[in-house]
Amino acid sequence: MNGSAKRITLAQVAQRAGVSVPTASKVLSGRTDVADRTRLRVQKAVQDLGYRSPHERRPGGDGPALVDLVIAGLESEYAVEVMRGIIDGATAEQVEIVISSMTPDMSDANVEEWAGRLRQGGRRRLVLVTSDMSTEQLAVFRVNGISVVLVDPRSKPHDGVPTVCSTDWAGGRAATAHLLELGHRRVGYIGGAYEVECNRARQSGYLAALVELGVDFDRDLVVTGRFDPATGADGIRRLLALPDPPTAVFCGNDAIATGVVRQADALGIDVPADLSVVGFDGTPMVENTIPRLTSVAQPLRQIGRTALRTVLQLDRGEPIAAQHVELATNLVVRDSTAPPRGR
Amino acid sequence: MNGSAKRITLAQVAQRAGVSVPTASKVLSGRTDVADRTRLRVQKAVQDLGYRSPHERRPGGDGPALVDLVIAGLESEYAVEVMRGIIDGATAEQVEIVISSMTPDMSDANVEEWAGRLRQGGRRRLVLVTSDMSTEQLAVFRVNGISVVLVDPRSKPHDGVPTVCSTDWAGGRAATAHLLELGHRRVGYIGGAYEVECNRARQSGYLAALVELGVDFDRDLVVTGRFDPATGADGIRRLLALPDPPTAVFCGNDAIATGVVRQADALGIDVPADLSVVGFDGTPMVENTIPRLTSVAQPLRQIGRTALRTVLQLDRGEPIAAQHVELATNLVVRDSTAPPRGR
DNA sequence: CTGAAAGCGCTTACAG
DNA sequence: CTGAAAGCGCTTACAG
Repeated sequence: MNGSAKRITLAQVAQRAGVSVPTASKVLSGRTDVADRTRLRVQKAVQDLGYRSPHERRPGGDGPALVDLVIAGLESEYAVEVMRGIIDGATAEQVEIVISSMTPDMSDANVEEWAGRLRQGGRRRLVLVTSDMSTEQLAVFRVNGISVVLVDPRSKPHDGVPTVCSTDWAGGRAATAHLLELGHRRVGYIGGAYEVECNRARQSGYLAALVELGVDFDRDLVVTGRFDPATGADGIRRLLALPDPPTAVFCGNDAIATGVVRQADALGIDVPADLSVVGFDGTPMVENTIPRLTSVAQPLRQIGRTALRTVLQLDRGEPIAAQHVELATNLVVRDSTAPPRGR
Repeated sequence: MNGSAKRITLAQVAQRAGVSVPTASKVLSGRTDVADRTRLRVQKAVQDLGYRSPHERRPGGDGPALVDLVIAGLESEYAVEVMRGIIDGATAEQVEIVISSMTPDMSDANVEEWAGRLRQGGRRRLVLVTSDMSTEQLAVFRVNGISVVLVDPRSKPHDGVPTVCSTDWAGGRAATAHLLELGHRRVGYIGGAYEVECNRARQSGYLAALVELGVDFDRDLVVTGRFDPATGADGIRRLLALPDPPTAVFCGNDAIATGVVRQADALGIDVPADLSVVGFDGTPMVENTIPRLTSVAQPLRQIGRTALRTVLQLDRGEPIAAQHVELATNLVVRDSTAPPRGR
């Protein structure tokens, strides 16, 4: 922030873009009667020169900046933990957070209008949590000079948009290895939809651990559904009905694991004596189950803080460490895992 | 939002104050070469006409308004649920939420500076959740023309600042009456600090139910501490060590109740067969305990939505329904309550 | 779709 | 300390 660097005027932008001041003004105010080529030239000039409209210049020599945060599914503890990390980071970085719940109708037109509105309001920093945006939609923000960082464990990374997530594969492997090392040989997996990126990684980590420790993979021991307790309850019922049922299950998230624990209780099956259960996420609920749940903790707050720091770096034109950051997970052993009976 | 009400210009302010435009400009930009009498006249005209400088006006012909939200203790599920309600409301009302975590050092000087910053940024609507602000600090916002609504179950209402909360007394009475109607005669209360307003109300509801149903109050059956699981665990150990221990407890919140349930499990006491437990709040954790917790649900989301609506009404100068709104609680019976053994 | 011209709201520089 | 005059940065209305 070299505060007193001579203020850039619209006239300078117009000159650089090779257009008149009124035309530049039209682009800035988001009017539509401008040729696409012209609009792009002006937008580039705005970026190059770092122009900010009078409204974007905050009085009192730059007040606290705003960072927009859009969270889909603020219902989940996952999203709330990431949000807490972002808010912690905002306090540390002296910025403020504008939070919106994801509106369900994120059509291309809406995204376009929204991006325009953000730019108009001088809001050029955006963190999207589990947004399921298309690459085209993300490009709209770039065109509007808005820096975007994704926290989206559900989707593959997009080119040119930094993402922050956790080491899902390594976490899945660690969870499964823990069960195998306890002596389990029949270990099930109950997860979310296979197509969801983080589920795929966790499931692949499960497989890798089996292979590494020389345990045969049995496709019957894998159930996928959604990341909710019902999937856990249904899944464990199915697995326990097998001729050779598992003595342990690794669950794709904590919600599934709580469903498993509750269903086991209903069936009179003791956890961990008869069945070991490992969850994933390390959300606060793991402390509320009986027994408390062994789980792979994601560094959710750190993910939030990192996403915030990254979007600020992008916005200031600073180099960022990596396009795709994976923060380390951590297996926390609690009371829901034990050696199999008879060992 | 009578949005298009003609924008007030500095010329109008100058005219009303009986000075020239340049002089009015000087006052607004805080320059000192203006007579005190003149300055006061201009400031009065600014207030009377509701003038806002270009910086204070938000671009885009009033774009979505911002509402500031400050939450102390975003750790708690309580705060998160209220926040969800506020965000739902913001979506419905087409406003956006700027969220800050309560900084611990809310000294008078900081509040003063903060209020000034909000006004400068054109942010004139504030919802404070469990803020513990003093009446003097709240007055600072009023002086700065900022509308404030409190969601603060911990403190007594302040004069002239609308508050939204729930019917804590009625909820405490309903919880206790439920236990008495099941046939319990030794019913304990484990709560937070007595001085905390909502605890006081819940505890008073407990007492009222005992009196109404003709059950003697025994001061030994009441334990107060903090709203956390440790208080529940310690409390139930103390109560069960009494010569004539309770067969049921009403807990001041769900966190205390989970501590009770876990401690009972550790002591080999069956809930609900040996001990009935009722919580308060109805946060999602009540579904994760085994057994699931009977609890008095607070309408937390509705509290959030109502607080948001109220601050918008205040800001628009519309009449509000009541200074102090209490929204109804609702006893939800789950699996942690049953008639006492032997009935 | 573009830009010369007019205009708006505010600030600055300066004469009194 | 005040305000007429000049000026700045931007937007609006409109001719081409």
